[in-house]
Amino acid sequence: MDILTRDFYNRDTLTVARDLLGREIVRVLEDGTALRCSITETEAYIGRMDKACHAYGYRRTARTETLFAPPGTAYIYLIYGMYHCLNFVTEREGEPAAVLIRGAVPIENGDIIAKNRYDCKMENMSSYQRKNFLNGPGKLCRGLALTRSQNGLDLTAPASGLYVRAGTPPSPSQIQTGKRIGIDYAQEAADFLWRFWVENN
DNA sequence: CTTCAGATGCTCT
DNA sequence: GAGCATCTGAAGA
Repeated sequence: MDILTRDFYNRDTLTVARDLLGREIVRVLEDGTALRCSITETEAYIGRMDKACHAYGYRRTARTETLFAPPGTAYIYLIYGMYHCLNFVTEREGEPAAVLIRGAVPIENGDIIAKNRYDCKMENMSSYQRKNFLNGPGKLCRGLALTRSQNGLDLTAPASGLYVRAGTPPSPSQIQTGKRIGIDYAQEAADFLWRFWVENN
C-alpha cells in the first residue's frame, strides 16, 4: 500500500505540515469500517522554540510524553474539557514536535462521519453543516471518533487502525500560509506563519 | 454575515 | 484554582 513511512514524519516540522496537505487519513473502526478523509489544513508546533507548543523548552510531563515518541506517532489530547485534537509527531525521536490536523474533507464512509458529527446522513445535512463539516480540529476528531484512547498509536502501522496514505497533494500554488489559531497567549510565537491550508473549501 | 456566552474536565502550578 | 492548539446556538446587523 501507499502508507506514509516513518521517514516522511522524520523531517523538519514545517516541511511535514505543508506536505501533509492532500494526504489521506484512514481511521479503521472496531468493526473494520474504514473512514477516510483528505487533509486540508495543518499547523506546526515545535517544542524547541515555540511557546505555543505543549512541550515548549522540552517540557516533559505525562501529557507531553507522546511528543517525545518516534515520528509518525499520533498525539491526541483533550481540549476545553470536551473536544479532542489530532496531531502527528514529527522530527527525530526525542525532539518534541508535531503537526496539528485542523481540517479535512470526507472521501469514504461520509455517512458514518456525518452520523458522528450530526447524527444524520450526509444527504440530510444543511448547507451550513456541509460548509462546517470537518473544518476544525475538534470537529475532525468527533467525525472520525478519535479520543485519547487513540493517543500514542503508530501512524505507520496499518494494524493500529489509524494511518495516513499518500493521497493527492495539491500544487504548491494552491497552498496558503498564515498565523496559527487560538494561541494568543504565546507571545512572539503567535505571529509565526505556521498554519497551512489548501485554497477553496 | 457577525459577535458572544457558556459548556466541561483535564493539566499544571 | 486558572487556563486551555474549541464548538455551538442564539441573537443582532
